[in-house]
Amino acid sequence: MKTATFNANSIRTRIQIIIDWLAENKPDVLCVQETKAQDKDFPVDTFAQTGYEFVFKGQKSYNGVAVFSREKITAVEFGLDSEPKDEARMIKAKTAGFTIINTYIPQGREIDSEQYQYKLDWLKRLLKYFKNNFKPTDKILWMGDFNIAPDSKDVHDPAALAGHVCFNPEVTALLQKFIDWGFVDLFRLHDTSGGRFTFWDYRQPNGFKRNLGWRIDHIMGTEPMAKKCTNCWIDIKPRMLEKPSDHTFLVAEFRN
DNA sequence: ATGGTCGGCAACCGA
Repeated sequence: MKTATFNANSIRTRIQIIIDWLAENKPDVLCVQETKAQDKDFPVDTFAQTGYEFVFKGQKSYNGVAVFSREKITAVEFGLDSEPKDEARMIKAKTAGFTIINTYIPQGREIDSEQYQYKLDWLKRLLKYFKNNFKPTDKILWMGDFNIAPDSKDVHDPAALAGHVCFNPEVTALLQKFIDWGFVDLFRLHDTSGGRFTFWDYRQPNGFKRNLGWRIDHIMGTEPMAKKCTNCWIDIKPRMLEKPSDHTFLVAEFRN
């Protein structure tokens, strides 16, 4: 069983990347964030040809999430179970024998902004959601764009980036609370070296070539999923140079 | 050097 996550930054612009990647890698489940398409504009017909089941929730211009699965997708809920729900930032569903939570966590803009406070609140509400609705012994995969680099190993210049909305003691401590509850960082489980990134800001000139990256996309599994996880890796290859997109695919594989 | 690049969507906002 193979799962993956990808921040598309417009699913309509990256549609060929996603179609090709599904065909080449045949994951059982793919979670996508930042689809940036209203539901009426989601490319339903094109994706129907892949044979995958899929569910999605978008809004105008920003955010938007989608889940693709080779198996039936059931028990679908959009957004948090508290207000504001933020439907276009989260999908909960059951498929392939486990619960999937796909999140696009708010980026936060600047430390002294309302948007950063919203990010912190959102994370606290999500933690409460897990505690209220699940047990650490449940089979859960929580994946997506977290907009949090967990450790100094996970940013290209920890000294310069310390205090960034995606890398500071406050957000990393919040992420740790999810780990304390029962989630395992499946990439870190299989690769303890640093300098492995999932995102390169394309506002930085030649950011990918200079490897000015961040590890902010994650696949978190509860213990039953972590035990079965045989590998977790970032799929970079030459794809990033041929078909630019600022995030790459993060993949995890599981024994049955 | 306070810019630089994308994407949505039609003037700027968000990353």
